[in-house]
Amino acid sequence: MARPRLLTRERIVDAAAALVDAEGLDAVSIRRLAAELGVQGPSLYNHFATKNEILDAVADAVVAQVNVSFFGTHDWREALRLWAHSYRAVLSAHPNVVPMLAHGPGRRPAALAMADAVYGGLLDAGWPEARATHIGALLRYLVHGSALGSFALGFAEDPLLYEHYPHLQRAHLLAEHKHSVDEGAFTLGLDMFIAGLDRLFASAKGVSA
Amino acid sequence: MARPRLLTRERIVDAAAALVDAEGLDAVSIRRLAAELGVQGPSLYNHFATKNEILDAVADAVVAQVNVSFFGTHDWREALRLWAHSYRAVLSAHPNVVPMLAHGPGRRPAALAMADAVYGGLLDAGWPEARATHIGALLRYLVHGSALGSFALGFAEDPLLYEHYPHLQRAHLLAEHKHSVDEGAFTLGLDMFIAGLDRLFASAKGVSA
DNA sequence: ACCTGAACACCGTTCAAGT
DNA sequence: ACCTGAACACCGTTCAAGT
Repeated sequence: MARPRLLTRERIVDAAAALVDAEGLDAVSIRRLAAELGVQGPSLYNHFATKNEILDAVADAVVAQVNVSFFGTHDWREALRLWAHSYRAVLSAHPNVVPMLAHGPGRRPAALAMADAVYGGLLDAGWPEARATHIGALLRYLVHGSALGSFALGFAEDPLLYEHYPHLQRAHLLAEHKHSVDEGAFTLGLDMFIAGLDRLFASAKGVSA
Repeated sequence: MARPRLLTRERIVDAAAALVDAEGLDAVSIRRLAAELGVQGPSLYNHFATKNEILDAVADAVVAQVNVSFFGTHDWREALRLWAHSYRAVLSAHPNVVPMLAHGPGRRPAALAMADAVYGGLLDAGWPEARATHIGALLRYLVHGSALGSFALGFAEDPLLYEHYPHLQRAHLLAEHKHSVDEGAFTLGLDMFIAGLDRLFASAKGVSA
């Protein structure tokens, strides 16, 4: 008589994701996660080999939410812009997950599928392999950098902390403008980047024509 | 009769930095660090209140190596470029430290001094406050994003892993070109950003003149 | 003032035992 | 096949005790 199955990989990943979002990466311990699932710690090892595999699955579930469908249907400039905004929106909704993405796609399927779609879209648009690699890397830097830590929130609220820094007298006010600062910096960078690529693309075509 | 003083904050920070560089953040435990210093774990609490304070001091010692002297002596375009390259070079030499910088300068003096120098330099050059904030944030994204994880090393060496991704067939070769990929993407981005800022600056001057 | 040993409440992971 | 309890070798941190 088989007892009811208590755990699945999906239930574990969902609970871990909720814990990471709510309390951060450090809040995830095997025992804590197991308790959240109404189970004992070692039970999780029937479904994942290590704690790290669980966190990897959480990271991949987040990346799977990024929309990469723009490549193929849109001009490469517009596709890059829409993808970058989608990517950043997803990561900004789950900032605690970003540090886990830092070391690349590794073996995570959603991350590999995203890299494939972006790189393929750039090649199809006519970019050479080396440049397409640079563009993908650069946009990853921009998205990860901006999602990893809010620039605005990186300054403490205590004005006294800044009394010896002549130009930072108003830094403690940054937190109030968090959204416009972080969003503004990202959009400024993305716009300038795509404009720069557009010129690079045009000049390469011009030379080769 | 006072015994010889075994520990100083400096000795602790130096040993912690060496451990972070050699084996990563996870290798730093109080007991391990104490053993490296020939002392028992709890002794460290005579010099730092928490392990996190030790790691904060390590992070600030790294940031202190960044050269911010270009602002004031150079044109803002050149100062930004030289500073960004210095910043990236320092972080690339200590990649394991980068995740600790993600949440901003906080209360770390070297990080605050750097923010002050960059922001002040941009204001002196004539940039409005909001734009100067965006530029500082954007360059932090780029430097942190590129130093945080090598894009090239983010792909595994096993070609079999990529067999189902049509455009990633050669991804396993990326590691061989690590330096040129990561450096190339960073330089591409920095050049395009500064060119874009230059045009933005010129057009703002043109309108106001 | 600074270092130590013992102790607290935790970790990730293994494994024999149960069903 | 999957879950459990006990155990292993660790954690960060506290604190009374030593010098």
